[in-house]
Amino acid sequence: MPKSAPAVLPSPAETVACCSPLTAEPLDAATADRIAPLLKALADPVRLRLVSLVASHEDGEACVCDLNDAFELSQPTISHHLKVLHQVGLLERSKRGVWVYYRVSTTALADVASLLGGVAR
Amino acid sequence: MPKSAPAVLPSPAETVACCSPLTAEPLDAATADRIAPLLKALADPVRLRLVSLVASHEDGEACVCDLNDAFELSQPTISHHLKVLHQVGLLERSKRGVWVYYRVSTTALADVASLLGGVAR
DNA sequence: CCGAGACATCGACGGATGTGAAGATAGACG
DNA sequence: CGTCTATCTTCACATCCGTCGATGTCTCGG
Repeated sequence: MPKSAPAVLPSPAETVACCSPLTAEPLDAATADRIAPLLKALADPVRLRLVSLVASHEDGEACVCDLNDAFELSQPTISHHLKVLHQVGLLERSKRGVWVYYRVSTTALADVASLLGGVAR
Repeated sequence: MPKSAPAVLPSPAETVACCSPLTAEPLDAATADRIAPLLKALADPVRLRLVSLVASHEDGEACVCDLNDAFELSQPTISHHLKVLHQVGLLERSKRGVWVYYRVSTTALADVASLLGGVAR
C-alpha cells in the first residue's frame, strides 16, 4: 500500500512546539512524557556531534558515509544514532541514489531551545 | 578532612556557556562529552517537571516537601532526581532550618537553550 | 543476472539508570 | 537527652541503552 496517507502520528518534535517555556508554568506529566524523548535523543555525545556535523556541513546536509568517517564507531552504531534522531524529528532523511542524506530540522531544534530558554517563537 | 577547599571542578553547566551553537561548527568529542550530561539530566520526565515546578513556583524556589507531594514517587527517588539536577548545575540548593530549597539556575538553562537555538548570549 | 557498495535491521552483551526499602544524619522541640 | 520530622545515602533490582558482529535490502555497473 502506498505511503500517501502517512497516518499522522505526531513526532516529539511536533509536541514540543506547542508548549510554553518550562519556567512559565508547571509541566503536566503527559506533556513531560512526550518531550523527554526529544531531549533524550540529544543527550548523547555521539548524537550531539552528529547533529552538529550535519548542521554545519556544506549545504546543511551530510550523507551517512561522511558521518561514519567522523567517528571511530561501527557503521551500525552510527546508523542507530541517526535513526534515533530521525524518529524524534530532529533529522530529516532523503535518499538519492545509493546515498542517504540527513539534514537538521531547524524548527525542531529551535522549538526545544525556546522550551528551555523561554525566548523567541 | 575539612571540605574547605572544594577543588573547583567545573560543572557541566559552566562548560556549556563557553560554546558556540550546535549549528555553527562541528562539536569536538571532548566538548560533546561534557555537554551531554547536562542534557541527560533534563531528558527525564520527572526531572523536566521538577525543573518546571521549581521555576514556576512562588519566589522561584521550592522546598523538597512541596515537590514530593507533586509526584507519586518515593521521597528518595525525588531526592535522587534533585541531586542529579543539582550536580550538573541546573538547580541550586539552599538549606534553611530543616528545609531544603531548590531554585533553577536560569543562566544554565539559558545557556543550554542558546547552544541548541543559536540565538541570544 | 550478478557482484559490489551503501545503509538498515537483528540479536546479544555489558554498563548505565530509575526506582524503592531500609537506614543514616541533622536540626527542632520538649 | 530523647523524639519527631525533613532530607539524604546506601543497597539491591529491573529495565533501558550504547555498542558491535552478522545479516538483510536496495541500487548501480558490468
